[in-house]
Amino acid sequence: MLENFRAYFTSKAEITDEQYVKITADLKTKVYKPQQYLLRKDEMCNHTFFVEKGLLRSYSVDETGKEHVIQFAPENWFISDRSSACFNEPSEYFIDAIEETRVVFVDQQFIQRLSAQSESFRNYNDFILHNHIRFLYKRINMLISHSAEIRYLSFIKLYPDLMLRVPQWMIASYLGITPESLSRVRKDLAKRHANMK
Amino acid sequence: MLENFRAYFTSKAEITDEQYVKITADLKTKVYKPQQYLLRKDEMCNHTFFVEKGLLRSYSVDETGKEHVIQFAPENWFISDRSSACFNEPSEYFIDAIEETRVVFVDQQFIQRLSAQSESFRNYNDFILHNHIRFLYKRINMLISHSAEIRYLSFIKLYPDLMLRVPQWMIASYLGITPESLSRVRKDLAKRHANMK
DNA sequence: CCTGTAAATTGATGTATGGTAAGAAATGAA
DNA sequence: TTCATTTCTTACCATACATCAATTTACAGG
Repeated sequence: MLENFRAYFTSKAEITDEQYVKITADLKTKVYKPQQYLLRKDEMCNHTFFVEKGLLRSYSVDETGKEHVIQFAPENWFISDRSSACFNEPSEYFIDAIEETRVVFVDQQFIQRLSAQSESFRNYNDFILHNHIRFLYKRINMLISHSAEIRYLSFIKLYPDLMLRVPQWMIASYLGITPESLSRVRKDLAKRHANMK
Repeated sequence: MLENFRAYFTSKAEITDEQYVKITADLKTKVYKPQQYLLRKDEMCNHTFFVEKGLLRSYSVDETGKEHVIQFAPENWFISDRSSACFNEPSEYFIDAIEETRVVFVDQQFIQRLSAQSESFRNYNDFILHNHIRFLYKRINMLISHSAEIRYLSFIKLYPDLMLRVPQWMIASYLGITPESLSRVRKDLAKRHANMK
């Protein structure tokens, strides 16, 4: 149980087994069914969710009621609304489960305690955050620089497994286009690919 | 000299003056003229730039040679290509000065040393990174959810001062549209505003 | 198996934004 | 000042993507 989580936090943290048990003693875990909410807009939330197994998403809803997928979180990812978790503001986003998902609730205290104990964990945690930031800039670059088709191709390349686990309309939403447009992009690609032969 | 930097790192870090002097002894500083490069694509870079005074930008260049502004960095902001600085990959972006800018070179070692010395700095640093991530998700949400006009309005609201310091075509680029489109958006807004009276 | 519902596709049409080109306005150097 | 260069604007047309509506396909529950 919680193998991913344990590996995640101990592989780089030089934490002994006893320390691990002690530190994680009061961590909460929960399993969510598909479609079940972890967080809704305007709710408060004071932790980050670590996905031990399964798949979550966060999304916003605009004035016209349309959903926009902000993030997917498969195994070993963190997902959270930082406006709420770090800044005590009511959440701007929804988070729900796409698949049945086992989640670990991680709060900032937990990170701080581990950081105090282990220099290598500190550095690892820093590394993770910088990596996250880097990743987000790449996505922003895609959104401001490239067409729907290129964004789609880059998505497949980066997340081949998500293609199989996520309905197409959610991927469209993540890419910032409508499901109809994604369907047409795929049709065009298929046609061109066929002509290649 | 370096007032912003000092305030930034000591206000929340409970660092004494002696400690500050010691820790920052080997930090490098440099002043860049407008249009001068701090980093070019494919170069390596092993630090983050802290803007003490002035204004920087990072941008990518696509296959057709068009620039896309990834980030603006006015006073008290960090700017970097993390792919290069944290992951030893050649840079994907360019960074240059918009105004004459005084920069402090901060490397990961510096952060690690301060983190080791001060718990409150650790937490502050963490806070900064989470805030950065939160900010990037907001921008992504804007890009996938809202029209050019709404993105522009939200930009003015968030960065009223940048409006005055940055040429319009760079703002267009940051918003993911062409300068011509931004010009039209502004015209429409002005016309509608006039009709209101 | 049938049946109802959500997802995906497709076509017709609309709209926002892009591209090009020209001129006006601003900026900067001589 | 004048000239040169960049930025901004405007007009006209092109295109990518959105919207709406109608099927088709996939799929879960009885």
